[in-house]
Amino acid sequence: MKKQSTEIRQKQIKEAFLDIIHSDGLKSLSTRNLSKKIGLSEGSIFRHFASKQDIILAIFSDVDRDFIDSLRIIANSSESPEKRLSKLLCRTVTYLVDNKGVTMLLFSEASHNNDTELKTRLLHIFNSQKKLVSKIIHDGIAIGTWDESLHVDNIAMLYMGIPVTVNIELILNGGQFHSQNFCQQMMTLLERILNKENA
Amino acid sequence: MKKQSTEIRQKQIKEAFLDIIHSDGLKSLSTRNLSKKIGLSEGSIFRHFASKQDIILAIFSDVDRDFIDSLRIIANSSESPEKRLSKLLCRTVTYLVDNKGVTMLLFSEASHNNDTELKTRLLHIFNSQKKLVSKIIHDGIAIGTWDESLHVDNIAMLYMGIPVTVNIELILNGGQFHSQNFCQQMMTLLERILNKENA
DNA sequence: TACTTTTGTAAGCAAATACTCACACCAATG
DNA sequence: CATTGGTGTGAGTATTTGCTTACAAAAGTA
Repeated sequence: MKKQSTEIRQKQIKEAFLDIIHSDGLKSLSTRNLSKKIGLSEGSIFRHFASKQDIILAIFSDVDRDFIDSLRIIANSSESPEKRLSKLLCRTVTYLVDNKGVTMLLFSEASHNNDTELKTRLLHIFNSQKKLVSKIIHDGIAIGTWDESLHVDNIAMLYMGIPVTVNIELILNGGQFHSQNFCQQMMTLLERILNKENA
Repeated sequence: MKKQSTEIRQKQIKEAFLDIIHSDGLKSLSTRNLSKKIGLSEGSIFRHFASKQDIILAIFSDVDRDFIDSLRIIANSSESPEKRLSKLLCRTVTYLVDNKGVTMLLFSEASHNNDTELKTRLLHIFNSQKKLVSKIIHDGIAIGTWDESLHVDNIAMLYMGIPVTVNIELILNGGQFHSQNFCQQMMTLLERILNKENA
């Protein structure tokens, strides 16, 4: 096998890692299989990552950078709160479908190994989303479109159930998810909660 | 070790199984540890269960019988739809807290092993709940308390996010969940969606 | 009592796992 | 050119895993 820089190899390893999760499930996720998939020796993998857990942590960082950052941009844009919340939800659903259950499977890995570091990282990703939702709702209340008597935390919690449920459906239905207009429909329900006139 | 009937041993094994999940996490869930916990030899465990997976399946059956059946009784009672939906939700949250993340951890096990049988059983438990929720909502629409223009499936989906999110909080926060009035508060939000006057 | 059945055990198996190591190669640098 | 340092490899390690098996002993039954 031709030599490559650590940077390139790390990228390949992370990609193969997610590929295996998607196609064969977590149980096939051994360093043996990983090396086979890439066509690299097992020893080489440990040249570019100190441990298997390090690979997972690197993927978490990617999720943080790619996904959470894109949500942050939406949440902080100058559009109306309704628009922002809707976009946030749709972006989340799209991401989950495009990255077929990866977050949930990593979640599964985290609870399987009862790993504190992994759990902390997951909690961070989870809470980051919740905070962005809360922010948008607060904005909507501040400008008077949404009901000020609402408990924002509760709605954020209810909101978080949506992506999580999408994840579960994805896993249990083997990656299938029929989501035409799904996020719009959920948004309609959320607005029934948020809108002022609905006492 | 004194001899005991298979019935008693199976019960002990299932209990120890859940104990280990709760106290040490899934990674410690080996037949070796299981036998140590009970004080029985490892060979004995395989005398009472054909395989490790059989233990998990037996626990699923227990959940089905104890938990889902109790939900079914609530859903089919003669109380008002509001009351039934509220009780259903509260019962679910209570069960999840009392059985600290067990369903989710079994879920983790199912997706970890990519096991079709386990996934099917989980899907069944998941869908059973969804159906009961749908039934109650349909009843509420039929008697005129709730808005007939609602897409029942969507609300059932939104509802399912609540217990699932509770599970996640339980796992990520190490079994802590501050749920005073939690289910009532969620119920308040759901009613804002369901009630007729909220166009 | 004599038998059969059920339950218990210790030892051990084959397979898989994450990870290491001694060594080979290659490219860049002095 | 010689040196150095990063990259690749195959064989090997120790450990863990789910599960089996040969046999002992207790419990049930005649």
